[in-house]
Parts: sequence; C-alpha cells; structure tokens
Amino acid sequence: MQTGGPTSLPKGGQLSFDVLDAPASGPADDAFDGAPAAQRVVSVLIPLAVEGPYSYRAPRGMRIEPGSIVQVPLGTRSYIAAVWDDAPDLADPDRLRDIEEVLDTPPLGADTRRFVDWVADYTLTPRGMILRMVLRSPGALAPEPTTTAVRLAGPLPERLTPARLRVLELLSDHKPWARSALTAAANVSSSVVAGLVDSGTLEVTEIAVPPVAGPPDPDHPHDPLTREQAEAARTILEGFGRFSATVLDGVTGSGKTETYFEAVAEALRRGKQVLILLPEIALTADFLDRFARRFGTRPAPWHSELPPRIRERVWRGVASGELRAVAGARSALFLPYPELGLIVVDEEHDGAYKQDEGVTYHARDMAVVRASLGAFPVVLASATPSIETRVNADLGRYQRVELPGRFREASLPEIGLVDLKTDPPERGRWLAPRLVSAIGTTLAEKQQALLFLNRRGYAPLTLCRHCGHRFQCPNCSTWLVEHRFRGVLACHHCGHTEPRPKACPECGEAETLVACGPGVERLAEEVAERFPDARTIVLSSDLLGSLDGMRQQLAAIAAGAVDIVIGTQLVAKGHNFPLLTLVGVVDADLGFAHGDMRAAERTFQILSQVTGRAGRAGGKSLALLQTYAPEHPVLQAIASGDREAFYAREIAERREARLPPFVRLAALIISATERADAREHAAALRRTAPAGEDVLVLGPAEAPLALVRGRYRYRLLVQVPRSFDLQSWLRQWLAAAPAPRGSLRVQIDIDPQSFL
DNA sequence: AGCACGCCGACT
DNA sequence: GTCGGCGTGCTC
Repeated sequence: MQTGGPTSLPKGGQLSFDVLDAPASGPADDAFDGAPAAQRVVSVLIPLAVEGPYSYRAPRGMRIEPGSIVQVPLGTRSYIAAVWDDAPDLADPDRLRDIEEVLDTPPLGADTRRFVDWVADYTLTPRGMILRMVLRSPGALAPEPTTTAVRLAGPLPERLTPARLRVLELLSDHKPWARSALTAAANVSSSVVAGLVDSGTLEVTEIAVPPVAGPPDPDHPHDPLTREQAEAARTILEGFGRFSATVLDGVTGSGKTETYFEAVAEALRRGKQVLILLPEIALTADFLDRFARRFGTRPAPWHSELPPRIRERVWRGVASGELRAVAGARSALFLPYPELGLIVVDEEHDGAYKQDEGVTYHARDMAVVRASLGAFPVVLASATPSIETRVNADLGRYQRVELPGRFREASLPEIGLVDLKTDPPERGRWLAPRLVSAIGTTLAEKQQALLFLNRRGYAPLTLCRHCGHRFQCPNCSTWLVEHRFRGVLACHHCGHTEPRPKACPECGEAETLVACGPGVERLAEEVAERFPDARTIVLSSDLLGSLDGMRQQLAAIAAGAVDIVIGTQLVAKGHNFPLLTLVGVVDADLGFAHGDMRAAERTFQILSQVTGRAGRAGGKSLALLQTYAPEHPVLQAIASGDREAFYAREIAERREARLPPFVRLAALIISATERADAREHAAALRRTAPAGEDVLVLGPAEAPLALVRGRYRYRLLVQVPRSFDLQSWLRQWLAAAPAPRGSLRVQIDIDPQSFL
C-alpha cells in the first residue's frame, strides 16, 4: 500500500497514513558532525519551486545546524533559505558555492522541517514551495527593530503641571518607557513628553519593541467550568505527552471554547506553545478578547490582513518562543514554532480551512499531521463535525467528546418547517404567512429577527418575458445575478459584470426583462413594504464597505438598534447576535441544488449554525425554515434536533455511493489562459491515465470549467480505494503524460478531507 | 523567483 | 538578413 511505513511518524503516533509518509530523508547528521570542520558540505532548501535542497559549502567556523536560516547565492541572486536534513548529493564539488551568512534567528525545529517534507509529499508540491510558506514573512529575519523611548535623566522642570506629574510618576523607577506607551499610560499628548525632553528632565533612548502579546497566564482568574465541560477537558488533557486527536462536539452555546481553553491552559503550564486555528472570518476582536478574559492577555494574531510590521514581529516572536499562544487562520500552521504542544482547530468543519490557490491543502488535516509529527494533542471543535471527522471518530482514529446542551440561561430554539406547498407566499412575495406573522409577533414584543437567505443581490436570474432570453455569464455556465443597488448583472463565479440593459439584447423589446427569484436585496424590499416601521439592515459581503463599517453594524445589532437583520452566509458564521429570538430561513432548499457530493453536509452545517443564532439570550425563541421538501432528511434532522439521524444517514449514503471518506479522491486542476487549451490538455491527460483495476478516472467534474482570477480551470477527478498509493500513481502518470505547454499549469488537489 | 537561452513574426 | 516577443529550463 505504501512505502516507508510509519517510520516518519513519532513513536507515539499510532496512526497509519494511507498516503506516502514523509520522503525518505535519512538523518544526515554526518553532514554536520562527522566531516572535518574546514570543508563541510550541507544541504540547503531554497524557498523556490525546487524539488529538493541544493548543496553548499559552509566556510570554516560557521556555526550551522539543521534548520539554520542562511543566506545563500543562487544564480545571480541571494536567497534566505534553510539548512535541511538530506545528505548532500551533488557529485561535482566544483559547482559548490559558499553559504554567505547564518542569520541570527533560531533554527527551524525538526518538527517544522519534517512537516514541510510531509506536506510537500502529500500535496505533490515542490518542497521549496512549502518552505516558502514558512519563510514567507519578508523582513522578519532582519535585525530586531527598536523603538524610541524616554527615561528620567535630569533635574525636575521648573513648572510642574498635573500632566507632567503623571508622566514623571510613571518614570519614577528610572526604567525607560516607549514613547507611545508612556503617552497612552499617562493619558497625555506627545507634546508633554517632548516638553520634558526639551527641558532636560527626560532623555531619549532606544529599546526593543515590546512583544505583540504578553505571556498568557493559564491560571488567570476565570469562571469555573460546568461538570460536563470539566469532564470533557479532562479527556483532552489525558492526551498530553503523545499524539491524540479529540473531536469536541457540542451545539452552539455548549461551551466548547471554555472547554478547549482548559486544554490550552494545560499546554501553557507544561511550557508548550499553543495554536488555535480559526476560519479567517471568525478571527475577530471578539474572540481575542474572550481569550484575554481567560488568560489575561490576547493571543498573537495571524491572518492575511495583518499589517506587515505586526506580521514580522509575530513571526519572530513565534520563532524565538517568546510568543506562547497564536490564534490564526490556516497559514498560521506554517509558523516556525520551536515548542508547539497543542493545536485547536475551531469550527473544524469550515470550508475556509481548505486552501485551493497555489498549494492546495486542508489546514485541519495538516494540523492533525503536525500534531502527529510533534507527538502532541490536537482538538477538533465543532457543533457540526464534518463527515470525515465523524467517521474518523467512529473508527476510533480520533476520540470523541460530546458536550450536552446549552448552559447558563441560554436555551435552544424551537424549530419549525414551513411547507411552501401548503402555505405559499403571495405571488411575487417570498415570505410565507406563518413566517410573516412570526416576524410581526417578534417586533411587537420588541425583539429581534434574523432572515437568512444565502443569495446575494436582487434576483438570481433575469429573463425576457417576450423571447425567453436568459442572461448568462460569457465565461461560466451560470446565470447572471441582478444587483439592483449597483445596477448591474454579475456573475458570482468569476466576477464578470455588465450593466443591466433596458431592452432585451436578443429580441430588442424594451421593458420586457423580469427578475426571477429572490436575493437579499429583493427580500429587503418585501420586508420594507410589510414592516415599514421596523429598523432593517442587510448584511451581505458585496454590500460591506470597510471592516470597520461591518464592526459598527454588528455593534448596532448587538445593542438592539436594529429590529430585522437580513443576511447571507455572513450571518451564519462567527458573529453573535445576542438579542435574536426569531430566525427565518427563507429558502432552506437552496443548498441541495448543487450536484456537489458535500451539498447535504454543507446544508446541514449552515442550517444548524443559522438556527443556532436564536436563543442565546435565553427565554423562548423560534427558528422557521421555509421549504418545498419538508420531508428531506436533512431538514427532518434539523427540525427534530436529532443530529445523529443526519450523521447515520449521510455516512451510510457515502459508503453506499463509494464517496469520500470511503474512497480517496483527487482533482487534477488544469489551468490555462485560453479555455480551449485547458480543455485540450485535460483530454490529453485523460488519454494517458494508466489503467488500473481499482482506479477510476471519473473525467470531468459536473461543472469542470471555471474562470478563476483570469485563468480557465478544468477539473479532472480521479477516484481510488482508500488504501491506494495515490501519490506514487499520480506522480507516475504525470511523469509520463504530455507536458503542459504555454501558460498551462497542472495543480493537484488530493481529496483533502479523508487522508487518514 | 530571476535570468539566459531558444525559436517564430515585423522591421531597417 | 536581425530585433525582440515570450515560452522553457536551470540555478548548488
């Protein structure tokens, strides 16, 4: 089934991976210890698209060890790279060049290096590209920056104002203070400090920049856990000292965060670094504050929007071990932790953990691998665990801890299905009478309602009443969505937009275009007509201005300044709406439309999340789901609250249909600037696929062609049994296949969700 | 990632 | 005839 066996896994790792283990990278200690000091040759991995490390000479006396960050010449340029474990293999010693410099940064740990190798092998990506994700913080390796500070140095000034006294008080211990910190702490303007410098009372010096986050205190005073939470925490804690994977499963509001914080505290007490992974959108100030309430300080943040300066400091702080806790989006997995001892993957089911630009990987699964390589616990937390995680738990690969019910005053909402066949909305309207009356009641009781419709814009389809012309995207096989606020027709796939014409482009008739179906904008129109006095807000990603604007809107909602919230996907994730007592799902069937094999799972997850938005405030709450298929098992499971029914059924169906996680799936993504090129190359590749008994080249996926960032992408699916050595097979296939030409690229997406 | 080498279209 | 477009391949 595989080469290598579990040799590259830590002793504690009782997992067997049915993919190739880390490439055979025998320990290359002799390269570092055995050779005479004058002429050591070492392997250096350069963060470029190279398959393996290159050999370099280490000049006499240079202090080098595996993982050292070095500056090396390559071609005409010089790169920051890392000393790697492979034995040097360059036969021709004349081509060797010297390492220029060893940077004054802690070396990458053995775990980090093995992780890079493992991910490269699993994703069939050049190793250098994975190293690039680790070293990607430009400037992080520059010398430690300093900041200007002041300290007490001379006689007191002649005039002592209250502001000056506050400053002098803070400086009375003669220690230097950073200028910005001092003005903030003394609540004075910078001119007060400047005045004291002018008078000779203070002197200006340079000090190291304080860390991005202080040391978290595991024993910071906090609310005690409930018995169930404490019990769950204990189960996770039993996993310390070896690899373990724990699924922390509990409905919204059951206290998952408090529970895994206990595991975080224990890891900190043991002197380990901690990583909490969150979907980017959940990485809010709200979460950081929650962490601060438990540990006395915020964790170091890591996400794509982080300003470069902070980014560098976080990278450096993690590498030096100064930062003990990181809360980050998926790329935080590739920070150079020297002492990582716990990873928590919050909302583990979230699709945002999958990266599909550039290197394709699933951060949740790579987190499990990272924990396995480092022999420490990983916690997968979710109210709606993914199918593959549930299957892994059922098979005993992961342990499962369930938190029952909600705690404190919060209660679960009552859930009802509104059958649109028997209780339809009026013509041209989208809200059924039962939902309308529930909204009325909610408003009358001065409470808040949320209407969820996962469809941006005004209407998903526009057609001509006269000739039947439908507006379609010129690039993709999708309808153009009308956005009335912006006055355009837009493709939600590739971003193509065109102005909405007055007349039909096909038959030329004017005023014949009709909007079909609702989007949130149209829903807002209906709500404004029905409830003209209600204060309404629409939350949709394309209407969002700045991040700040979004924050203000959320704050207004939390403060009760809004009566009806109308929102897309955005409202299902992350943010809390503490005052909600009614949730209306306008089209609960929307998620079933796609031919996607994960459609049922995704619908279950999003409906669970959005209905769970109600009731956090305590008291009675209600969620109503409008549907044409009230008998659908997913909706039945949601309505009855019987989550097990959903899992049992979905798992059985996947097994029956031979779908992941019961088979392995890979997608070859062929991308080109010309549509025909992508399609042709996909066809050529398919012809050369090696035949195998158990191997099924499924050919194009249902919507194989998509325009992504100006390139046409064609997806070719391959399905193999679970225990198949997919990596080797793909490697052979691609080696023998016709080479991509021109702007063609082939990228591989190995069923990222069922690799264990 | 850069940079050089190579092979096909419009120029003095 | 060659200048230069970019596609391709190599860098220890």
